[in-house]
Amino acid sequence: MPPKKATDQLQTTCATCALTQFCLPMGLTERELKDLEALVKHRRIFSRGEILHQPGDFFQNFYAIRAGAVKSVTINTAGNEQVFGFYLPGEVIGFEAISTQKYPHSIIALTETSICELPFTHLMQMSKTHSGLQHQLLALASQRLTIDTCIHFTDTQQRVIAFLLNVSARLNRSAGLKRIFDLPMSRHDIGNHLGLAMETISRIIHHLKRQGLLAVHHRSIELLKIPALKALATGNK
Amino acid sequence: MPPKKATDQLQTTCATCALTQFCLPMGLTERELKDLEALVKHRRIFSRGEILHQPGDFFQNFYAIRAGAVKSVTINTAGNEQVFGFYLPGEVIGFEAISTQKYPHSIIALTETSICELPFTHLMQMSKTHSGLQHQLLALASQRLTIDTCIHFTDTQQRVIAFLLNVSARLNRSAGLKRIFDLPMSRHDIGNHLGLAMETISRIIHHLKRQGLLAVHHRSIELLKIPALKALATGNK
DNA sequence: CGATCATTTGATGTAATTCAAAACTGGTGG
DNA sequence: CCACCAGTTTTGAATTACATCAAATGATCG
Repeated sequence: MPPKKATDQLQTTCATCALTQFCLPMGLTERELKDLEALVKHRRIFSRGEILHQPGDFFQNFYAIRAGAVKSVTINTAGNEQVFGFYLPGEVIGFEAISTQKYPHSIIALTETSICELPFTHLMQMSKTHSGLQHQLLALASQRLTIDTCIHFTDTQQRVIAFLLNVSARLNRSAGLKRIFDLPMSRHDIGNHLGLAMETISRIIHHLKRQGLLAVHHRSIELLKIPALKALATGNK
Repeated sequence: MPPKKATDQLQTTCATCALTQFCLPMGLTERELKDLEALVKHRRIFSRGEILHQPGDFFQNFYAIRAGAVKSVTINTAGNEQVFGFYLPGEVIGFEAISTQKYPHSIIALTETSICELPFTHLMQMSKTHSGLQHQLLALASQRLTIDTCIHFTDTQQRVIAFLLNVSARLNRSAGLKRIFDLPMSRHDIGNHLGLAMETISRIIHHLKRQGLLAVHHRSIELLKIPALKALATGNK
């Protein structure tokens, strides 16, 4: 199967972008939704490895991911990369930058990625009159605060399983876990994000495969025994 | 020196609570600030070990920490505790709960802790007319998203140093690092939060002490060589 | 189709966990 | 006020699990 291009997947997402999609259930009127869509500045496509912005860049826009995936990273003075997190379709980049007015991380495309640019000041202006939008912005920031629970697990295997389940859930949003999916990031990125060596990720996934809990072929994952995986992730050995 | 009680420290904080304090620089008028102060529902004191709320409790209030400290935890089915984070004076609990309408974690007082309850619906209502408040709520959520960078370090020592510097900075807010301070949490909590064993925390801190980088007596810390500590935390060995 | 990058797999060393016990705290009541 | 007790922290020794190094295999892309 050839790799899907971002443009192929757009049909399955909303007409404009993730933000308007998520504003839909917030009870915006037709008119309000049209206002929001009119606010979208650019729709852009980034290729694998391209940089959306750098740390220190002045914060002007949210980036709503329509298709693809990016990683959020910093590079310290010793040249070591730090993977802070990932953004998947439907997720919005930029909340970390509000308090300082500057983006704190580099955002780098992991695959071909399609995004919408949403000017922050316009959104704030608009949310004065559209109270649903005001709540929605806080709700999206709120989601982001609880999205990354796998980090906090002490046990290594738990962390990896929780990460896989996390990505699976985020790729399916409303509808529970996605059983079959492709990991958009490398083992290296996963390891860096979870504080583990790339090889350890590889070995743990292999171990889960041998136990028959999941099928895996490089970056494609099929969750076979979801209840068992959930049990392991929550610490029931 | 006897341990300070929460009530002793209140004089050094704002007249009402952390939220109004942080709204001050946002350009609220006298009138707006009075409205905000009127909105504060309760001021309460919790003793060490008391629970502010449990996971699943219906989200109604933000809790602004005036003095003291709390930890944010969950307990999984196997009975293992997970420390997600800490809230120090000036920080506001509740943003994680906006999207689901329920608090995701237990909040437990680590020392005697004084808080303000701020009803969420009232804040939202008020921010319709006070745009500074609207921005301030997003800015506080934004801060929270970037507050916990120490988690992401791969190297163990880096994680511990970054944690200490993080707490030091948060205890001093605007004015850089606090050189002398007390850790409000146990070694056990630090270890759990950083994904390390309690003994490892103890040993690493001891090691830093022997190197003359800091002075430590149980929970009291004095940072002696801040530039060196910063360099170690950012990966320059 | 060959070059490059990503992943897997194996062998080895080391660093962190675990288990255990001692030292130190803070709090309580005699 | 001092002695005792529970909880916390420190320290030590042994084990285990993870990182590291290295090489081979497998994808991907020009």
